[in-house]
Amino acid sequence: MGELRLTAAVTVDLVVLTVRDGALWTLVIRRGAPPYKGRWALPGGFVQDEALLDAAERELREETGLTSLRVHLEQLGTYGDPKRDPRGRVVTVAYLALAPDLPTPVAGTDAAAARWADTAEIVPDRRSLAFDHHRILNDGLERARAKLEYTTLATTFCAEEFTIAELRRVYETVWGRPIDARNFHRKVTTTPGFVEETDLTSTRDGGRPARLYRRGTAQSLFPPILRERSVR
Amino acid sequence: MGELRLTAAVTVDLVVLTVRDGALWTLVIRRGAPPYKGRWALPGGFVQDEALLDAAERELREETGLTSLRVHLEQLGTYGDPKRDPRGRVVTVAYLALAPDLPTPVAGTDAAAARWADTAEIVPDRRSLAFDHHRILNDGLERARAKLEYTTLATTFCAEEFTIAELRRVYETVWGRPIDARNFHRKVTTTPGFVEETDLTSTRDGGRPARLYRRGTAQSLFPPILRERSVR
DNA sequence: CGAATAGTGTCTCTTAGACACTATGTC
DNA sequence: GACATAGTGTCTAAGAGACACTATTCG
Repeated sequence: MGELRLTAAVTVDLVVLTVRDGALWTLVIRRGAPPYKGRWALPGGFVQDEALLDAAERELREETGLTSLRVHLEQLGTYGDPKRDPRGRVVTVAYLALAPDLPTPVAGTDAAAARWADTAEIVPDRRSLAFDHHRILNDGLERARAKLEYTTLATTFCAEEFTIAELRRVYETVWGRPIDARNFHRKVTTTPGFVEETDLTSTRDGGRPARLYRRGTAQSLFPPILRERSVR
Repeated sequence: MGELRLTAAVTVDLVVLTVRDGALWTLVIRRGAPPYKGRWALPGGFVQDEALLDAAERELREETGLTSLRVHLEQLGTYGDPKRDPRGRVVTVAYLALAPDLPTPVAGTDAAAARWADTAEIVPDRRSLAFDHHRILNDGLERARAKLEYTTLATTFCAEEFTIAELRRVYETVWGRPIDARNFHRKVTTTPGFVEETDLTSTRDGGRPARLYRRGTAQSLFPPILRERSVR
């Protein structure tokens, strides 16, 4: 059996998104060591003797205290330009996490500070994040926007029980455009398995109390909810 | 600047698909060295001091002689289970390549033999390929099937000039189900930028000569062409 | 009562799917 | 002529988008 030359370090990086107060937030940590010391970066770390997804879950837990139960976690892509890390060959496997509004915003376990950054504020500046994390973040955002179209993942941004208006605000926040409340209501409630009516519960958002729903069992959405009527 | 511990080897593996004679073919090579010596595997190799996509293009060129001009190449996913390679920690970045019917089926440069395998034959047997390549192949197939729905990538499987019927056969082969020729013709020709009418050319497939088309400039397809009317 | 949000009903337009029919080549 | 494949036209039903209207709470 041939010799195996270990030529790279492998990390996982996380794009953790949440929706709160009509804004889309990204989890970032302040780097406590070089390179890019003092700069904000996506949370992540070196992969140990474990599967890649396990490494991502471990980092997520360490960084946010989140169990993977209420969070969606999927592989986003792998970034391995030879010069992306000045220390040497570091290949990073990026994961996308969609999380509900968190009770504890962030539980920083490392010495490094962690915070939720308003995504709309850090995206315009390409230098806002260390390494190639700005590119990873953009890919994660595009993935998240696309996934809302044809999956039921928007519900992962919501609390256990939510109103249709809250779910609509998730779409409006991630896509950055208003959605007709009436058509959205019809679409969501008539798509089998998207949401499940909760027994006679309701809350207030100002006017007439809204019925509360839970996420349904459906995974994919057909026909999809489209961001825009596409070029024609 | 901290020490960097290199703990893994990084490879690229390729799922190279082509359509010919109403079948979907996958490029496989016979392994000439352990582990899995003598078994068929996806083409691939170790990443050198280069970008991941460059490594994939290099392997594709070495294995098929294909320049990337007529081939679609995209990252598929990364596989890094600690036990996926008995030699040690090998993380592989898989790429999906869609190629037109090739003049030279395969130009094996390594000592190892290479061939096109009928995908329908190797998929049922989980042991047909080395390592976790069966899983990678399945993920590649699912990606390819999905991409035909909402992109114009089907044209990558065709020659420079093709008839609408040839394009339709690509869909039928990849999806494994018949498509109404009339509706397909209307859909393809009325979607702006999908195909471009070639000046007065035609060929024979038996009956009335068909107009030849070239691929258009559109990348995405809206509304999509759906595999099935989905559960409802 | 008015203000505010929740939820329903209706109309139109696009488009997929089904399928009859016409067009143009070969043998 | 028969036969085969290319390409067009027509009908129907599903569903998105636009938006008027009704329902239910609070102050």
